[in-house]
Amino acid sequence: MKVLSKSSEYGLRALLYMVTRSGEQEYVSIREMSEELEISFHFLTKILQNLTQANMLVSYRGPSGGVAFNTPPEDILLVDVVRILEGDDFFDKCLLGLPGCGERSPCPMHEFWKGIKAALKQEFETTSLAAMGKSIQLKSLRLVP
Amino acid sequence: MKVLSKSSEYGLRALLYMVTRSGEQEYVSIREMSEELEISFHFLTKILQNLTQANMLVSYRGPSGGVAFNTPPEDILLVDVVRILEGDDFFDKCLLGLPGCGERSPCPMHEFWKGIKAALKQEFETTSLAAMGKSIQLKSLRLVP
DNA sequence: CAGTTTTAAGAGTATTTTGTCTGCAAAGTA
DNA sequence: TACTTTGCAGACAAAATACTCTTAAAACTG
Ligand code: SF4
Ligand code: SF4
Repeated sequence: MKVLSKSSEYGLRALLYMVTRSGEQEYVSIREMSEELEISFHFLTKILQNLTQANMLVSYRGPSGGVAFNTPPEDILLVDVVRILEGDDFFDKCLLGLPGCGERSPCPMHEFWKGIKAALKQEFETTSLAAMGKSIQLKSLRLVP
Repeated sequence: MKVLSKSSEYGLRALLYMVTRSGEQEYVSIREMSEELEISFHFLTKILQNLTQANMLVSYRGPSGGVAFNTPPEDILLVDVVRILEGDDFFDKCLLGLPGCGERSPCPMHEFWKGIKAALKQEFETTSLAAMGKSIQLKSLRLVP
């Protein structure tokens, strides 16, 4: 049951890492994140480049460079992240993989699957990175293997 | 958001097809299914072989051969199918892909994700192939693109 | 300016998933 | 028995995903 691609998993973990350490609004080094989170540096770089090109992050080169949030993490919802990294149709997928699905001639799973998708979407649309970051700090939840 | 692999999608569609046409307990030809459901014949063959080796189906060769249910579809739950085709740890996967997850040191998503997983598991554990097949016949739901 | 640090960009590789092909074995038909 | 129909098995190939490497460009340091 793979819901998120590795890109999304890594991207989310990196963003949450940024939230927890952004007392200052400094740029966070990609190298540092890749080491702390045990993610391949080059792969993480590419993922964060996607987020930068989508204007979720801004980047800065040279010593003490890195990436930073373009908008405050209070305003970034999980759905925004997965929409960028997984595509706009992330929540439109079907359990049985039938194309052109819909209410008119739904497959047997439809009623149940609709509910699950709605719950997932609802959660992603109402949870901000900042809220998750706060949860991390409060309960000392983990982000690293 | 890919929950099921193609193998599971195809396997489930084939099994549901078998349910809907098993007024008689005849063997259903794999070739026929692959054509009706528009699934690659060889690929579907391999998937059904997995189900046969797991004793969910029995097969018979030669003219008018094919596959049939080993136990009545009333007794086959969706969870049985995905456990065979996706592995036993299907419902143990984690949203952020962190290994060794658990209640003791959960990641930020844990509380929410636990609920979604439970709902999905619950549904898969209580829905039989026969029940879904009945739903297909009653509401003339579709199984084919 | 020369040299270092860091992200950007894109080509290249590895692994997994998905799908194809070929030959064989079992069962039926004549 | 010879021949056809079907599933079985495993090698093979294509596509998608995941990851790596190299070169460049921007920013800083002295
Ligand atoms: S009817 Fe529902 S479950 Fe079936 S393919 Fe469409 S969206 Fe998916
Ligand atoms: S704590 Fe929960 S969400 Fe996090 S890795 Fe473990 S099971 Fe997954």
